[in-house]
Amino acid sequence: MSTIDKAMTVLRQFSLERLEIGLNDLARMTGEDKAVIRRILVSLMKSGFIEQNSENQRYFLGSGFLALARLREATVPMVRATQIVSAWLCSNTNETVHVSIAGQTGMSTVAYNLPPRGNVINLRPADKYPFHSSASGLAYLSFCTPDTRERLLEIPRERLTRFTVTNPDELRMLCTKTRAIGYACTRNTVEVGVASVAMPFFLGSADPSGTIAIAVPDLNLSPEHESFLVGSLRTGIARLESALAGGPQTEQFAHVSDG
Amino acid sequence: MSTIDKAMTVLRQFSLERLEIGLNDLARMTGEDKAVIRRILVSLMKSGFIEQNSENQRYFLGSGFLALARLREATVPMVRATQIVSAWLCSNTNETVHVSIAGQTGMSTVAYNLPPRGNVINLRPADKYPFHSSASGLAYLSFCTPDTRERLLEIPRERLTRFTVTNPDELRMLCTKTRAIGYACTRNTVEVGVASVAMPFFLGSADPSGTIAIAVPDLNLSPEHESFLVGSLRTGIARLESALAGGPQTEQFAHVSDG
DNA sequence: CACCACTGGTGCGAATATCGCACCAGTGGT
DNA sequence: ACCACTGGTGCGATATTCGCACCAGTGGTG
Repeated sequence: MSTIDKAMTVLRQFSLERLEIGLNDLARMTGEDKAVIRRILVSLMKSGFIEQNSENQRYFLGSGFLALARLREATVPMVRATQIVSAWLCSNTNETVHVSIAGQTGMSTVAYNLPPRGNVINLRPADKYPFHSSASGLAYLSFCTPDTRERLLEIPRERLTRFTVTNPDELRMLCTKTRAIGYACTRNTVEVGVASVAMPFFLGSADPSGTIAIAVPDLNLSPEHESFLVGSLRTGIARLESALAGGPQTEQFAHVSDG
Repeated sequence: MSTIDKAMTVLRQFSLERLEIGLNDLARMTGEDKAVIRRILVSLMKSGFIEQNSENQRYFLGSGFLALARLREATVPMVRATQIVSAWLCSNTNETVHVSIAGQTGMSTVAYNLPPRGNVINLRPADKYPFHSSASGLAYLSFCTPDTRERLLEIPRERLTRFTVTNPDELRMLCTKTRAIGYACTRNTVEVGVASVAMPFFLGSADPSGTIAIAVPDLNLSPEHESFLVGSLRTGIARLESALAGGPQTEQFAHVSDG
């Protein structure tokens, strides 16, 4: 494992639950020596990717990511494009829409919209949604290459509700079924009472670029509503792909339809 | 120089002008060996911070920054806070407002607003504004610690217009003058016809967290308008500091008023 | 056609930066 | 005073990084 990999592993420790982390904790969480982590942190601080709370000495993510995120957005305007599609899908379906892309440990939000009514599914935009339990994650897991899928199945899986599937073989079968029907559908697997449908979008790579999910209160997801949502999703995916690449991309990838 | 520093130097090569860079170019730009850069790029690709264009093999910034930028924003909601203040300042002054933070090589945009009229000063939000020529940069350079200032004066300085000051001694004098009047004012130093006033804001550190600048067409900047803008800036700074830290921060730093 | 000047990418011995222990200083609780 | 923590550091041993030399492919030029 290279030192850069270690540095990236350090960055990956930060989450909504742990926005600032102490040196010893960071060493424990990564399994590295304190001195190693310390040297990495010093380097990352020099570049503005890590900052240190002067009161409690703990470390947190720095402002360096803001400028690079802007530059990334100037390279591939994914946030902008997905926001437009997300807003359209939300107003069209009157449900919560969530566009996310795959990270190392789960799906992370790019854009989202909540419909203007009372009983909505909320989401935390800086959170990570796991591959095995969320509809976004399952859509990604189902339509990525077999190599990627096996790699992602190595990640430890938490059982979030009594409906969450964690067994790897069961998950592989679930992926096969998902590919067969062309979209992912989960009920109560992240949180009881929440159902979601999701589909992947592609952009010049064998693995999906990301996914669009629509989340609804479980009781509202009748078969008719489900097929309506899936139809809207298909249109949204097509719009997004043509906005990002100048045309639909999904068809060209053979592995999405194999067993 | 550690390998992480080298990796960060690689990331720093990307800019609005160079969104994609080839391996050899990257090696030349950083002064490192091709093989070194290649190994760094492979590591960064594994973590999603760099992606490779499959058509021309060139490298560009990856989507990994989006999630970390969101997490950073969850830690310190600077974009959100500055956007609010920026919008307020813009509607109050009816001029272009630009909030930026210091990076390694210049000031980078956090938030900005253009007033709703024809003759406005535009700006490129993913661009970097140099320390010596922009009002934002000069404000930062003037109100940071002497150590930081000397470090920033090491950066090569481009002469953007015939009014741009590049001589280090002249710049030090300009900083002294700027501290004396309490705000930075530049005319035609980035682009002929553009004048700006800027002030720093602080947030728990000896160096400023960032700056707020107001840019106006040079001809419009009468002494009266300038003092009006500076007054608005002061209010904006106070609002921003109390939003971010729960109270004004500027006063506690002694070095901002020394010679 | 060979030749040239590029490009991205790689294997391997030599060099050196990284590792990881042991240690320090400070803090809060018992 | 002791303990169990915290963040931080110096230094010899070691494993990783370096950087050359090289490969394959491409596009332009006589």
